[in-house]
Amino acid sequence: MKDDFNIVEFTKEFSTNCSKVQIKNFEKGETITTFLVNRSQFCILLSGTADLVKYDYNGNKIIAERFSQYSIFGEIFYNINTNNEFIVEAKEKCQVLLYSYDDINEKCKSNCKFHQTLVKYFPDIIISKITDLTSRIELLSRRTTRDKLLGYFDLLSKQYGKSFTLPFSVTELSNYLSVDRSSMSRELAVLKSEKFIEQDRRKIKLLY
Amino acid sequence: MKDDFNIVEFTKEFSTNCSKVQIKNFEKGETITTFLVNRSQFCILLSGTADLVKYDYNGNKIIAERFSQYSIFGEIFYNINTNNEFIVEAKEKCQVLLYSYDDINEKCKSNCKFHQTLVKYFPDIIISKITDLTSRIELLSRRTTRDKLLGYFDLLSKQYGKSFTLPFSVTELSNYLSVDRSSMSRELAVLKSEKFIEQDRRKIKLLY
DNA sequence: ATTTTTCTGTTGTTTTTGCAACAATTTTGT
DNA sequence: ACAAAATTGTTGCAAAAACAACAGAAAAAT
Repeated sequence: MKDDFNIVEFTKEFSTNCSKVQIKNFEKGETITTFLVNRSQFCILLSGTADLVKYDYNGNKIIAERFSQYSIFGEIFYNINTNNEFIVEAKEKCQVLLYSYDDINEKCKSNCKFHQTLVKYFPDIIISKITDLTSRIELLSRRTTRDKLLGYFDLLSKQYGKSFTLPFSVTELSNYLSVDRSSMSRELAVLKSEKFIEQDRRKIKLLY
Repeated sequence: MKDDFNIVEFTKEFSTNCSKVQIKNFEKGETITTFLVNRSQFCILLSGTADLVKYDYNGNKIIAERFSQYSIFGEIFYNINTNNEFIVEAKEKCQVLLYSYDDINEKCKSNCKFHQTLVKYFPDIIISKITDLTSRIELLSRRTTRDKLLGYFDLLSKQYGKSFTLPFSVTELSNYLSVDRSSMSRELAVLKSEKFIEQDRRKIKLLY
């Protein structure tokens, strides 16, 4: 997201009384929304963390995306079909802005502040989402568990340096990387034995 | 992309004389652009087909994205780092609009038609790109080659029905699904022997 | 038209991953 | 504070995928 993106200005416009916009709170574990039918709704996560999850035929949980502050999500971004139910789960207390639209381009009649602000920041927000998605594709396209792990650690180290705490539990990380938990745990053990990393649960230290 | 998106109107505005916009032609096999440094350029494929490719540490080719008419691409959508060079390759004769910007939001001084049109259609174009990317994530998150193949065939069958020709060669498809070619070929043989599909090179028929 | 190159399908072998089960530890809930 | 539930690390075994090599077919180049 560009530096000149003004989060404060953006969020203070949410105190709109536009009828198509509502702000809701969710507790940890609650379902924020599902992508199953097209409800013409798109959402902005104002605070908290949430995962977009689905389950495959074998019952494996897949974390398709992880949302943090100012992430956007909604059915509009997914090709929905009956075989694929996606669920957005709150991982912690979340505040969510829900925007129901008839036409994403259409301003509401009152031309309220929210819509003006949305239009203004839409490009930045959405480009940020795309870079997230393309990074995720790059990660998932790696063939081995080892490469996925190291690729993910690389992303985190750009932000936090050589030592960091995973934003996922080990189990969740395996769902995010789409690999078996015990296999991933085994690969982590190999990386440790080869002195590539130090790891204790969520604490990671890169030794290269 | 929404029905009311008017491709004709959009493209006829390209005959702009805006200095920041140029249209170039590429022959099959040529490199359209690379993502290595941030050149503040974004591109629209006006005709043809192109792939965004990279090579992993083991020399495996990965097709990260496939672009067709009106796909957009550029460094702005990627977290570029020195380990990851992406190349956009023309798969056939391509016409490409290249737009160099200082600020994606800033209209050029002359407020030319191109920028007006871009601003107008930006939301639709970009939402379309996001649904492509999320579909791709769903595909790559599948754990087995079989599930990836069937998932990809599903996407194609929505568009073309039970019989279709792959937009990829078999080799390219394996790069797109990030699996070994011979393993994929073996899995295709299994699917054939189980009467799930008929296949001869690019020709696929789903029997379910 | 002929040669060269690329693509395709196949198969044996090795490596990696998934699956299942278990004990130990940590977290959560009451 | 205690009990229950979830997470973690580990391992043996089975299944799947990667790797490698090869021959025949198709496509591209000359």
